[in-house]
Amino acid sequence: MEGPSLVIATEEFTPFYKKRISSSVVPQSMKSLDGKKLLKAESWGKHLLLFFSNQIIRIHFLMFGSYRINNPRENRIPKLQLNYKNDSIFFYSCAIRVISEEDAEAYDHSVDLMSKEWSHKKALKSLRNLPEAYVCDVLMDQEIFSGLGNIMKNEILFRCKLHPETKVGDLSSREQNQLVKEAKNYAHDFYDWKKINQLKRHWLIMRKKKCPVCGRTVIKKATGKLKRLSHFCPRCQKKFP
DNA sequence: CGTTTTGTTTCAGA
DNA sequence: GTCTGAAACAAAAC
Repeated sequence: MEGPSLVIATEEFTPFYKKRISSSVVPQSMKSLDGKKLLKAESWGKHLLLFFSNQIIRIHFLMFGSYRINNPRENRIPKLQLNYKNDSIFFYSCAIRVISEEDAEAYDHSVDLMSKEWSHKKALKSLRNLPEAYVCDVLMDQEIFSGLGNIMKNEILFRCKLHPETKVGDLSSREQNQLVKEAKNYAHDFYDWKKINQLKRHWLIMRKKKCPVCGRTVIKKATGKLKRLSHFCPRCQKKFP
């Protein structure tokens, strides 16, 4: 689950703020939530923070995690379940960790693509310090572009007409600038499309057979140090230099 | 129906 | 110290 989806999650939880949790199922690392309340939900990149009246937890959905409201998955045991008077929230296959208030306050929201504190300048500065890194790797760096995942990576590189294995140092300052700009733009487009359930239909290169611009066969290759799969057009996203 | 994949942490070994 | 690869986790979509 990528950053924008977590922002949507926090929005879906706001109706439950300050309501009494009648019963709960929690992992062993957590205190019981019976009779407690969710005070607020926040996100930082791919981290979902839930502030309860007796503890703060961090949820990471990894690749396969999910949550449901009033619609449990059949034959699946939730890691976390919150039962309200008339509603229930379920969390599946996610990593849950209890964190301290200091931990929660230590998040730097200026690197979170979805935050209003997002700093274009700071990201640009980080890029300039990594001239030897591949663009496909820096985009996935959660300390620079927190919330950015593999789908966003591929779509952003296509928009910027960049080959995934281009080195950051080989980009002009205009190209570096555009990369940072599109990272933020795409995150917000992702959010808008996901909200109306039209994310996939807006993919231009991700899991496509042909390039929508020139019709060439899309290349699928595990790229960079991270070896995550990249989808790219060999003509429109030519290797540089 | 077998493979792939919206991801990260941990640990052994180089 | 620092890097790399593999394992572990886990399940829907293709």
